[in-house]
Amino acid sequence: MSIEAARRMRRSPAAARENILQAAEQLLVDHGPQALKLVDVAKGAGVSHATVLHHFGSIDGVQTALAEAMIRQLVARVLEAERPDDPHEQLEGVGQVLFDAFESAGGARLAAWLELTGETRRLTLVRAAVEEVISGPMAQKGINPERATNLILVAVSLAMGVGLIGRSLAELVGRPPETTREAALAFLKAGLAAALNE
Amino acid sequence: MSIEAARRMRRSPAAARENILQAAEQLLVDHGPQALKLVDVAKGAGVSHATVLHHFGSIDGVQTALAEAMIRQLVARVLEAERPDDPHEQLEGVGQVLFDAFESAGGARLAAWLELTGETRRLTLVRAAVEEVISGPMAQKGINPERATNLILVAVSLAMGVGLIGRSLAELVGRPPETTREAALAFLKAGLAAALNE
DNA sequence: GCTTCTATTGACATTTTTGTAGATAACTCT
DNA sequence: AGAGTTATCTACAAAAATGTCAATAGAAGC
Repeated sequence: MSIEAARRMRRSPAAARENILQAAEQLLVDHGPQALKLVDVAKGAGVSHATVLHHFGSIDGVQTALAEAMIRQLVARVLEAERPDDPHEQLEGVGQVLFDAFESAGGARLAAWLELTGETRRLTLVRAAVEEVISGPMAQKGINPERATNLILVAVSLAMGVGLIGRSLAELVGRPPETTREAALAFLKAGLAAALNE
Repeated sequence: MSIEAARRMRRSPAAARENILQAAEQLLVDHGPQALKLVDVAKGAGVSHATVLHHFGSIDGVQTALAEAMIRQLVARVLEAERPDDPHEQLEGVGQVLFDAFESAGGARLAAWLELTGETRRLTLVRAAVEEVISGPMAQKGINPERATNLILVAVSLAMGVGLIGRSLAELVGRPPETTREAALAFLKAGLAAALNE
């Protein structure tokens, strides 16, 4: 019998955690928070569930770490893309970036999960990001902080909603899934332009 | 010892189901889908968990019934309020109603839950509602179906986002919780007006 | 009052999920 | 090569969650 037991792999602690978190994220995005079971995460990561516990202590530890990692990703993705200086391009860009962030990689699902679980405390990262945008790009254009904040609140909420239910909503009414996103993007762009030209 | 065992209460099947579903909804709204445990639902309803099973067959049965009931509520609430004939009032109203529906009674949480669980199939009710609005109030104002659909998609998505994370988002950046809702309402109103006057 | 029906329950049984412990093996350093 | 460190595993144990069943007790009809 040449059934050769796959040689056991030993990763660095960081790599092991990373691998496990990726599996967990996959599960969260694909099947929702309910699917975040110890054994399933382990199976997805290709390790035993004891290994998961070794690295995260408990299933809660996994969830906490996952939330933190995803938030970090999300914020980083948004901030990174806050580059262009041409106002028009930027206007276009801010929507794109926001929508991308919340749609791809399950950003909206992350947020929904956090909200549903009531774990909205450790979002200091998000707060910092918002303040960075307000005092950075938007201040440059002479928008007062209050109005800037409002615009951001609306834009983020919209991105959230679109990212979470946009696709299925469109399909529900018999349109291609990207319809919502495109419509929202146009709507947001128009609204922002109007608000800025006042 | 005058500890008198509380007299066992016997409800009609309908009342019993209703009572249990209310407890379940409370749990869902307060602590998220993860908290929808058989025993907790039973405790909230003041009955034994065997009773819950008797009425719903399984925990899945509870979840399914709850989802259906909440969707029914949500759709009814939105459609009911689609009354006023004055365009302006209606414009104001559609936003109000939508936002209310998604914010109060955990409408947004319901939607998020459904989406996260991938149970977006049994939303035929929603589809019907959308079509009713498109062919009713919006057609009266001479908006073509395609554009009407787009507007609805955006409005619903926004309401969803605001209902789900609006409050905590505002608090996160140090504003009163209603800030997001108000800003979004204004934004939506302006956007709709612009779209209609084109 | 008596019977019938069934909502309700406590006690038990099963399955699922999480956590523990000791042994093993992969990698690093000397 | 040899030793030490620890990531990983298997096997077991505990806890949590779901589900079953037979007995009880409200309510309605006779």
